[in-house]
Amino acid sequence: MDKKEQIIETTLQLIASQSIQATPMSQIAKTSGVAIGTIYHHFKSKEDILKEIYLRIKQDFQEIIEAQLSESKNTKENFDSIWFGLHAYYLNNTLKFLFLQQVTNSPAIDEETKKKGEKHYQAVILFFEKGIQEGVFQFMSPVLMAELVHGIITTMVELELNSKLEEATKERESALVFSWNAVKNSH
Amino acid sequence: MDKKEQIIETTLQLIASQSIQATPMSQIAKTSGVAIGTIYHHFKSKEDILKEIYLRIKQDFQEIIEAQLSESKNTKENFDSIWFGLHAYYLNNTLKFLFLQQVTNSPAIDEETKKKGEKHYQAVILFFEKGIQEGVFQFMSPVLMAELVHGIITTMVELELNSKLEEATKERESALVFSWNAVKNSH
Amino acid sequence: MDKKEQIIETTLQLIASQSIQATPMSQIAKTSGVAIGTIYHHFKSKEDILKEIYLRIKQDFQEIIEAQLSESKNTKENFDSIWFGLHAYYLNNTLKFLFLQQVTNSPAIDEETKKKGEKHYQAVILFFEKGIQEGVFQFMSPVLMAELVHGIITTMVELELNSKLEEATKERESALVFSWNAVKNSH
Amino acid sequence: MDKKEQIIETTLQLIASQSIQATPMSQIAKTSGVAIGTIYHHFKSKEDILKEIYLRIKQDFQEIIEAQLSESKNTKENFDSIWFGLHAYYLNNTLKFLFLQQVTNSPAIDEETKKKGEKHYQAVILFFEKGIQEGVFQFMSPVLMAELVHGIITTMVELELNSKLEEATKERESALVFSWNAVKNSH
DNA sequence: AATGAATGAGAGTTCATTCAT
DNA sequence: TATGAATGAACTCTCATTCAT
Repeated sequence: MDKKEQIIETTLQLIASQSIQATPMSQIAKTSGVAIGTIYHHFKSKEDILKEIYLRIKQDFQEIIEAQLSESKNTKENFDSIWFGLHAYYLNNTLKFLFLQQVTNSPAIDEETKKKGEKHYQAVILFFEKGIQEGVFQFMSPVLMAELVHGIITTMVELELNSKLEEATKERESALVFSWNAVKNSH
Repeated sequence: MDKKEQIIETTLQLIASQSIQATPMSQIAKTSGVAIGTIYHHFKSKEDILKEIYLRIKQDFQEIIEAQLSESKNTKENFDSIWFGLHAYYLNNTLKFLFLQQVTNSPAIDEETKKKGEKHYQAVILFFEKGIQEGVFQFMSPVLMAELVHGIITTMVELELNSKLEEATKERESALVFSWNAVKNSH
Repeated sequence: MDKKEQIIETTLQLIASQSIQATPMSQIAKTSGVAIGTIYHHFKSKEDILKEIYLRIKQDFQEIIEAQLSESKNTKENFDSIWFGLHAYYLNNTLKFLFLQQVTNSPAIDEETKKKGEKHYQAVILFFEKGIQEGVFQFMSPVLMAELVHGIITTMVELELNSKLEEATKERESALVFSWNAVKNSH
Repeated sequence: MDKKEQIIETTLQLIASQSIQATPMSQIAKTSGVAIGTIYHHFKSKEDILKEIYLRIKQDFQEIIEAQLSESKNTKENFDSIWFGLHAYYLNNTLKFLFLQQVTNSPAIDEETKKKGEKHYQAVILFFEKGIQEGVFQFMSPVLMAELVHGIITTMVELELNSKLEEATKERESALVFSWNAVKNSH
C-alpha cells in the first residue's frame, strides 16, 4: 500500500481506539512502519491528517446518500434507504464512526474544514426539503430535520456499539419507526 | 466565593471557550487568582476537576427532571415539561452545555465517572418506561427512547447556539412536535 | 547563585564559545544544572534569554561610558577614556564581546530589542555631538561618528583576540591615534 | 542560466533576506526551480554553497582593488579609489554585503575557507604596507590598518542601508575624510 | 544530469505535577 | 490553607542528507 494511505489508515485506527491526544505522531509513524519525516512529507501537520480523514468520511457520506436515493422510490422508501444505508455504514465502519464522534465537537478540525464537509450534506437536505414541500414531512427547517434524523441514527449506533441494547435488530426497527413518525406529516 | 468554587467556575469557563487541551492548569490558576499549588490542594488532578464539574451537571440534570415531573400532569404534559426544562437548562447554561459536548465523547472522563453520572438518568428512564407500559409511548427500549429524545434536544440546542436556525422559537415548537410524534404510540 | 542568573551565565558561555545554533536548550539546562522546565519558568523562550543578555551588555556599555565621562576632563581626555574604557571592557569580557559579535548582525535579536539597546548609546552620541559643535571634532553626523569609532575599537579587539597582531599593546596606541586623527577637526 | 548558477543566485537572495538558519535546502530547491537532489549533485552540502558564495565575493573584492589601484595615481588618489570602489561595490551588491555580514562572524564558514578568502586581501595590505613605508601613512600594522579602513567602509554601508543617515552623499564624503585623516601620517 | 520520496536525530516548547516553605 | 519555583517526560515539527530511479 501507498505510504500516504498507510499513514491515513493507521491514524484512523489509533485515534478511533485511543483518542487524538493519546495518539502522538511518533506512534503513528512507528505503527505505520514509516519515519516521522515521511509523515511530514505527505502532511503539513497532525491536524492535516485529521482533516483529510474527516473530509473522506464526509465524502463517503455523500456517496451513500446518493447511492440510496432513487427517483423510482417514493419518499418513505427513500427515507428508509437513507436511514439503513447510513446506519449500516457507521456500524460497518466503526473506526470512522468513532473518529467522527471524537472530532465532531472538538476544535481538532477547524471551522473551514467543517464548512467544506457540510457541502456533502446537500443531497440529504434537498431530500428533506422536497419531502417538506410535498407535505409528506412535517413543516420544519430542513437542516434541522436532517440533523435530528442524523442524530437519531448516530445515537442508535452509539448504543449498539456500547452494547446497551439487548436486541439490537429489533430496536433498530423501532428506531426507524421512531424516526419516521417524527418526520412524517400527521395532519 | 471560596477558592475551590472559584477554581471550578474558572475551569468551566475556560474549557467551554477553548477546549480541554487548550486549558493548562497554569491558566486555570492564573485566571482563578490562585496558585497552582492551591488547585492541587483542592483537587487530586486535572481530571479530578473535570469529574467534579461533570457530576455536578448530571446532578443538575436530575434535579430539573424531578422538578418538572409531577403526578398531577398527564404523560404528554410531563413530556413537554421535561423537554422544555432540559432545553432551557442547556440554553441558559451554555458553558455547561459546551463542557458536556466536549467531554461526552472523549476519554477525558473515565468510564467509572460516566457510570456514576448515569444514575441521575433513572428518573427519566422510569418516566419513559412507565409511558411505554401504559401504551402512551411506542414499544421500545426505554433507555434508547430516553437517549433519542435527549439527542434531539441536544441537537436543537447545538443548532441554536451556532445560529443555524432562522426562527429558533418556531423551530423549537417543531422540534417538540417532532419528538412527541416520535415517541407516542400511533396505533 | 540564583538559578536565573545561573542560566544567563551558562548561556553566555556556551553561545560565546560555540554559536547560538550550536547551543540547544537541553545543553543550557544540563550545563546550568537545571531542568529544561526551569529555564522556561524564568524565560519565555530561547530568544528571551538572548534578549536579556543583549540588553545587559548594552547597559554595561552605558555604565562604562558614564563612568569615564567627566566634566573635569577635556574632550581629548574624555575621548581617550571612553576608547580605553570600552576597549578594556570588551577585552576583559570576552564572552560578552563574542556574544555581541554573533548577535549584532543576525535576526537572533529582534528589531524592537535592538532599538531598546540603542537607548544606551545616548551618552556617547551626546559626547560626539558636543565635540562637533565645539569644533573639536570634524563636522559629521554624530551617530555615524560614534558608530565609526565603535567599529574601530571592535575591529581592534577582534584582531587582538584572534592574535593577528604581534605587539598588541603598541598597536593599541596606534589604533587610538588612528581614531583620534579620524575624529578631530584638522582645520 | 545553468542550474548551478541558479542555485547560487537563489541561495544568495534567500540568505540575504532571511538569514542562513531560516533558509532550508528545501526552500532553495523550490525557489531555484530545481530538485533537492540536484542541489546535492552540484554541491557537497549546504555549507559548500555558502563557501562558494563566500569565496566568489572575496574574489570580487580582489578584482575591485586591482581595478582601482594604479601606478599612475598617487597614494591619496589610490586610497580614494579603493575607498569609493569598495563602498560602491557593497552598496550596489546589497545581497552580497548582507550575506557577508551574516557569515563573517559566524561559524557558518569554516576557518580554512576564511583563510582562503584572506588571500584576496594581499593587494590592499601591500598597498597599505607601501604607504606606511613611504611615510605617507601612519606607522602601524598594515593588516590592522586595512581592517580598520575596511571596517569604516562597512559601517558606512550598514548605516546607509538602514537609512540611519539623513544625507548619505554628504556623510560619505565625511567618512572618507574621516578615513584619510585616520590613516595619513600627520608628522 | 536530475529527481523527490524517505529518513530520523534533534530542535524548541509545554504542562501536569511535586514539594519545600 | 496557600504558595510558586522546580521538574522532566513527552510532544510536534524541522531539515540536512541519502538513494533508488
